[in-house]
Amino acid sequence: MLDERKASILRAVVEEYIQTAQPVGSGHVVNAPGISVSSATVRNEMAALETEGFLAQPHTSAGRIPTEKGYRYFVDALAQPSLDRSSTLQVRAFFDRAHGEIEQMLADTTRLLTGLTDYAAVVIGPPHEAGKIRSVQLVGLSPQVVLLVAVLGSGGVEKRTIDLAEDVDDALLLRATTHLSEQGIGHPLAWLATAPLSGESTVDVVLSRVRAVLVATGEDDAEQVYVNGASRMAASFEAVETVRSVLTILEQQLVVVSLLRDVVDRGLNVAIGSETGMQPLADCALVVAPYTVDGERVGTVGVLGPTRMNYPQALAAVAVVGQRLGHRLSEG
Amino acid sequence: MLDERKASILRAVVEEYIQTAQPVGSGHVVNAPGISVSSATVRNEMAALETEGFLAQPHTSAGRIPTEKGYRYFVDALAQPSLDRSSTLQVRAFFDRAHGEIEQMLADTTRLLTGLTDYAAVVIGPPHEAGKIRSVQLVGLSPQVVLLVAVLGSGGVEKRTIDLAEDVDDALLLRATTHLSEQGIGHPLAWLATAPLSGESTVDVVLSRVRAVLVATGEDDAEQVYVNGASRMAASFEAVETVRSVLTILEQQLVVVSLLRDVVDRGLNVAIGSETGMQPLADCALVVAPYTVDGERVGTVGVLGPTRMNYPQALAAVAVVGQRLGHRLSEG
DNA sequence: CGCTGGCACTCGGTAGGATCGACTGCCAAC
DNA sequence: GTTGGCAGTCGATCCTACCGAGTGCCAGCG
Repeated sequence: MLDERKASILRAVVEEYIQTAQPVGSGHVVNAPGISVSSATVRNEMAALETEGFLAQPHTSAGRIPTEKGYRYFVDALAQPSLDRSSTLQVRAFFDRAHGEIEQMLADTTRLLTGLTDYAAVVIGPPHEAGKIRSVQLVGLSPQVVLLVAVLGSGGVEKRTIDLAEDVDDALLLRATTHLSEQGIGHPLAWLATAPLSGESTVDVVLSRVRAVLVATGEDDAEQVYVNGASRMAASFEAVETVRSVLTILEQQLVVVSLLRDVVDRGLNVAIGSETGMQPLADCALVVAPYTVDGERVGTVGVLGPTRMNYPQALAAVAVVGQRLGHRLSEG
Repeated sequence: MLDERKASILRAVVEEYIQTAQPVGSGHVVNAPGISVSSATVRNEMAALETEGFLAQPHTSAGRIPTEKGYRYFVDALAQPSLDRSSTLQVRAFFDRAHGEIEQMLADTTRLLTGLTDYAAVVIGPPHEAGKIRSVQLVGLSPQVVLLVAVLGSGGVEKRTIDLAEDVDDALLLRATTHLSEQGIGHPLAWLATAPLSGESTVDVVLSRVRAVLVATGEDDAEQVYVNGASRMAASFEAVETVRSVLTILEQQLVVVSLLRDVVDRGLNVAIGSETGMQPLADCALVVAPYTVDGERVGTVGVLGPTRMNYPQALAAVAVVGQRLGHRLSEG
């Protein structure tokens, strides 16, 4: 789409703009490696790049800054992910010593990504629902309140508080638990909402309440989101108003989830500015990578930064972290 | 400490400054209710208040703004908590329909506080450890990995992943579970770390691993923190640098916990600027209230805003939310 | 024909200067 | 003790001039 010289000039503009946040003039471009023509020629080419929509001028007689289209071309054709040695080691070290609960690990993963890229990081955890039940149990908390506790294959634990109209005793709970275990083990949690009743009336009173609660809460917390590094994000922008609106997005977990899912579903690994589909993120870019457990996409990692983000670094960091995270989770 | 007229003037300055964020001149103070002297008299009094350290001038020939000492006096002697009708109803409605898991409820409580005050809200949940075990179970995830799941009296669920050196079968896990149940039920989780072994060697291999993991993770996640409304906080400041440093604090859960604990321990319900003990919070004020379950202080709610926050509103909101939350949790 | 050096031009950013207005502190009078 | 009046201070605002980075265009060169 662009001849080699134009591409080199575009690359030079993007790379310098990413570093300095200042409009880039022809004089700077000629100092970039790979450019061996005069500034006048660069000016002509930059004017052409502007009419083609890759660059823009904040005002006449200023340098050029990349447009979304310019960033897009840079990401698609010019940027090759690269991670410096120390970051690579940092990732390796992290996953080598990663242990413990999955929730903790995912939260720590956002910290890792934040540390690697200096942008806000997002990790979406595997949906608990999808896991097969390993164990299910009803525990009485008070005479009329019981807790449904289900251990899923992924190591996650789901719980639901069940309020009952009448007192139940431990013997009854045990029978209900036994029934739920027989029916539910090996199935996803949601399946219990439609599993057959036992036929024993006192037990079925409890079971039908369990069903009702599962139906009511089934969709709610399907996925868990971990966000970190909002302060880094704040450092990337100068307008406090921009920071505020981006924070508003990051605080809404459901929005974050659908945002990432949307980007991944479109087959993108980078969404630039308006490509995110969210007006408050007009000045942001999102780099994402799904991760797989046993060959199945179960979650997403990503970083959110300014459109003028260090794409090679962010792409590499997100890719390698996603990959390692998937491996780590696959081995159980 | 201050005569009535000085106090009225201080109140007028604080109240107007909270609203406008602009230095307040004597001309404005005379328009405040309760002031029936001329601006010249007010000027004299304000000069006195300045030498006494309650007010400060950003520069000669500007109005006065409150110092930390000024805010402190306002909070201690002049502000009486007040919550408008609609907020009161909002709180009532929230706790009337609050239900479900405690985690969800605490998270929603931060949203409530954010909505009431327009500042960032923090809720610290009851420490899980303190709860007595209602049920404890070992669930096999893979041949060498088992999950310890404990249901606590508060309705919380604690889990620990236990990696074993050798394969275990369900029968062994069942025996270990039985032993843990016999020993542990009615005690806090930490107690299991020192509970007697069974004397049966194969079981004790598992139990000693359980002990080890409990010892290792015992202190970690003693309390859960919920933070919300960082975007509101961002709206309160104009310097992006301030926003960034406050965000950095809010992101560090441990710091937030110790901050709140420290304030509560000092017997304060408001910490203004440097009273927080954290340099990045020099422009912030923190309003907190502990909440009690069955007469025991188990957690804290609070809001974090600028030093020029609406103290009467924030004090009232935090107090009533803390109280209602305690009630709600007490009834189980 | 493409590239280059040169040149006139544009325009944001900065510095200096004048003005404005919201204050203050002080003082003499009540 | 309180008040009106007055001179003085100083940030904020506006204007102007100027500088410099950068552009578009053009004539000339290989």
